[in-house]
Amino acid sequence: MQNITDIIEAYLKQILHDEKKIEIKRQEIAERFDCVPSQINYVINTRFTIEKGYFVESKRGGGGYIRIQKIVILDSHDLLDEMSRWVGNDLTEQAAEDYLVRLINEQLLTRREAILIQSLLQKESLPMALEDQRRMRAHLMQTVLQTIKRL
Amino acid sequence: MQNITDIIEAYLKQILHDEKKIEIKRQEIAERFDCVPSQINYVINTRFTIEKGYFVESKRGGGGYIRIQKIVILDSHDLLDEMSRWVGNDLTEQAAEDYLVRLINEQLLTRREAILIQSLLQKESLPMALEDQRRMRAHLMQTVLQTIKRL
DNA sequence: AAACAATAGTCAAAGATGGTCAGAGAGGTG
DNA sequence: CACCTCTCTGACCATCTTTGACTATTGTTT
Repeated sequence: MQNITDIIEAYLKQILHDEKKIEIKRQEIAERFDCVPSQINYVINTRFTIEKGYFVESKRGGGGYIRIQKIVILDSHDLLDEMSRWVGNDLTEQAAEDYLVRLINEQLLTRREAILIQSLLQKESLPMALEDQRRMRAHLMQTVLQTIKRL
Repeated sequence: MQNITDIIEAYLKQILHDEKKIEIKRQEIAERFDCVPSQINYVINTRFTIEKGYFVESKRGGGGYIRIQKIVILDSHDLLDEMSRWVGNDLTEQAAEDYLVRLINEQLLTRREAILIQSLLQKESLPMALEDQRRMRAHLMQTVLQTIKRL
C-alpha cells in the first residue's frame, strides 16, 4: 500500500464514505498527489469500475469534472451477468422478449420499461439485414443488462 | 459549476422560474457577468435549445433584445408529435439527452426509463459510421416517442 | 436616400479540461 | 534470471468553453 494508485484510491474512498458522491478535478488531484493526470484515469479504471460498484461520469472542457458515485450491488448482478453470457452477440426478437419477461418477473424491470425496450428491439426499429439486426439486437440487450445494474 | 456559461444559465433560468418569458439586452448581461457579448450567444445556443424546451427570438439594432420563453405544450400527445417533427431523421447524442430530460420534466418518462433509453442511444450502443449513427438514433427516438403514446 | 449608430449573430482560433493508449518501470514468482 | 502482472508516464486526441474580429440587421439623423 505505498503505490500512488492505492493512496489515491484510499483518499477517494474515504471521502465517499461520508459523501454519497464526489466530484473532482483531474488536474487538482494529480497535483495534490504529485502525479500525471492520466494516473487518475488509471485509478478510476482499475478501482472504481461498475463491477466494484461505482458509477463514474465526467465532462471535459472549461469547468470539467469527474464524478464518482457508489451504487448498490444487488444479488441480481449474477443473474444479469449470466444473461449477458447467454445473449452473446446474436439475439432473435422472440428471445429478446423472453429475456424481458424474465427481467420483469425478477422485478428488475417494470412492465413499462420492458415495453419501451421491446419496441426498440423489434425488427421495425432495426432497419438492416437480418443478420446484422440480430447482432445489433444482442448488442443493445447487452447495454440494457449493464445499465440495469446502475438503475 | 464555476464556468461562466453555467452561471449565466442558472441566472436566466432562475428568472424564468418566476416569469414566463424574459427579455434581455445582450450587452447588459455580458457586462453584468464580465464576459464578451458573444458568450451570451454561446449560453443560448447550448442551454436554451428547442430540445430543452425553449424558444428564443431576438432583434438587432436600436432597442434590440433577446427574448427567451419556455415552450409550454399542455397536451402531451401534441408534445410528442412536435418532438417527433423536431427530431426528424437526424439526432445527436446531446440532443437526444436533452429531449429525454424534457420528457422526464413533462412526466412522460421516469428517470429510470430515460436512463435506459439514453444508454441505448449513446454512441457506444450504435456501432456504425457517425452519419448512420445519427440516423439510427433518430429512428430509435421516433420509436420511443410513438411507444410512449400507448404506454 | 445615405450615413451613422446601436444592437445582435457567426465563426474560427485559443484555452481548459478530461480520455486513450502504448511503452517504460517495478515487484513478485518459478 | 526470465517472465508475468500491475503501475506509471507522456504524447496525442476529444470535447466543451471563452474570446474577438468580422458581419448582419434595425433604428435614427442628415
